[in-house]
Amino acid sequence: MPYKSREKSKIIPNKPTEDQPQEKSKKTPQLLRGMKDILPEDQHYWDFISRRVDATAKTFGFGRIVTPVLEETSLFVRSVGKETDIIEKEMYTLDDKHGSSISLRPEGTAGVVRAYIEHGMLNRPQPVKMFYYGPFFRHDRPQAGRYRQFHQFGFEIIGDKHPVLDAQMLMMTYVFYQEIGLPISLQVNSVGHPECREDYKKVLVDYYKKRKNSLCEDCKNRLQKNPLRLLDCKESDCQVLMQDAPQTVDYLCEECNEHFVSVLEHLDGLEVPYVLNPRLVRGLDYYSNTAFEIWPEVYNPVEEDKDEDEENKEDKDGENANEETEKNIEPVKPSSQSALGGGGRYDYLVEELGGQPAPAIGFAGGIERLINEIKMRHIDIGQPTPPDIFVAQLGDEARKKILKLFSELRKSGFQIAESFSKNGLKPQMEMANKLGVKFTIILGQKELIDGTLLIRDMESGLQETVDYDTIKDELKKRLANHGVRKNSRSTNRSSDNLS
RNA sequence: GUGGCUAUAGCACAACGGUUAGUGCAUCGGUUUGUGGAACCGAUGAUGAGGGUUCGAUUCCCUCUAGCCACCCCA
Repeated sequence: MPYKSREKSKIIPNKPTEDQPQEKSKKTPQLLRGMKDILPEDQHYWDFISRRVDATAKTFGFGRIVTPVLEETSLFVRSVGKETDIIEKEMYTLDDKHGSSISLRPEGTAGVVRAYIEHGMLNRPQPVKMFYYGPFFRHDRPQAGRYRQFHQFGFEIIGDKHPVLDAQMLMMTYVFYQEIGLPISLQVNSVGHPECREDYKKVLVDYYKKRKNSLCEDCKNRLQKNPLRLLDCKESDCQVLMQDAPQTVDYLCEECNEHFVSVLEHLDGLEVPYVLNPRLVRGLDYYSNTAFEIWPEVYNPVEEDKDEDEENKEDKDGENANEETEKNIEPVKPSSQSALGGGGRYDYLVEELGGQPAPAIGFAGGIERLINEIKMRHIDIGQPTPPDIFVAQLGDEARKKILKLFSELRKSGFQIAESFSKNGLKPQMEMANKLGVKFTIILGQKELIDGTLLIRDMESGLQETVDYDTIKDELKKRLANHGVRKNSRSTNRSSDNLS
């Protein structure tokens, strides 16, 4: 990163041409469009999500599966659907060295289903419950909450079509967001099995054809290409038409209808709140019957906590008050990308991909979007804990010895920070302070000779000489005390704030 | 893929058609060769790339690239 080319050089054109051989470019390499680095300081969000996914999956008895990022192109064409935008224009597709077409996965279900078939999972107790998280790729134009490499997690239940499984999947999804503390709404619909859907499509197209003139340009296209999408157009004229448009649920066959009713009954029994959304359709071809999405509740930062203690302000609470008001005023843009995730049944996909028929249901959620929401709403995900202690040294001899101490303490399970390459004590203390460690151990000439160490309590600034050999016990004792003190302190503090 | 806005140091911002492109934070060093959360002093570091107009462009124009926003689509 520190490297910077002074030379100004021509940008290599995007399309590699023959007359542009592998001339060395002096241009500093750059992130590919739509890609994003996840830096150390953001890592705790990602850790948090993966912990939550793991925990939720575990309590529902799901096993993790990791499938490759690269698959045969045909896997996605056959599952996601030839006609979809994802396949038509958004896949990263390339020829491997033998000329077969391979693609970066644009979504997760296809790979899981492929694995289900390939490993004969139909011989396991059914249904098989699996979850995943990882990177996915779509060559779309980047935008808020939309990247070309993005991350999703997902849950899949393959091998049974009982409506209780739909309900379980919905509950699991709901619970996942609930336990994070994110207010969401669960939007539910049924699109029926393929025949119902075809019937419905016909009726829908008929309906719109008669009113074609008042449709927007996009919708005229959709009428041809993807009629179900007519239902979520944002144009006001189209929205008016939508009001009276036929609804999927009215065109379900008896079986699909029963299934859907049963799912909803189970949901009611579970007391999982949901919103029946007859206009909800999903973009991928393989969905059938139950379809659902997770929408974040509209975020309204202004409403948060408006205290009316204007008068107090002048007197005592200079800093605290400022901090708080700052937080509330901080401008937060609501995300325009509405869905945090979505899912549904895919009863015909396993068969479509050449396996024995096996009905299934799944969900996939976007991690970047979820993290956005978490940040926007200041949801508590726990703070990354600083290291316990810092070891500081003065002089070359001390440096040698401190390295050994570091290694011993590390083995004993302490979390230690250091800054071995620094010389003065001051920069080391600064570092210790910035990191927020509780204690700093100092080893200089004097201590080297005496066989002692200095322990400095970073909060109080008090320091004490201790015998080198007793350091581990000393630290253990002090860290234990510190924990207790800190806890009692922090409860005091919070009550102070409340009053 | 379509449209709109934008591009100055690691970050946040400033400036001007004209000498050396400023400030804050951060980083590094010093005031103190053994002490952090304070102060002071100093240093490193930038006009996204290419072309054009001009005596002179970071500023004006074009192209490219990237970012943001909306559409499309979706997570």
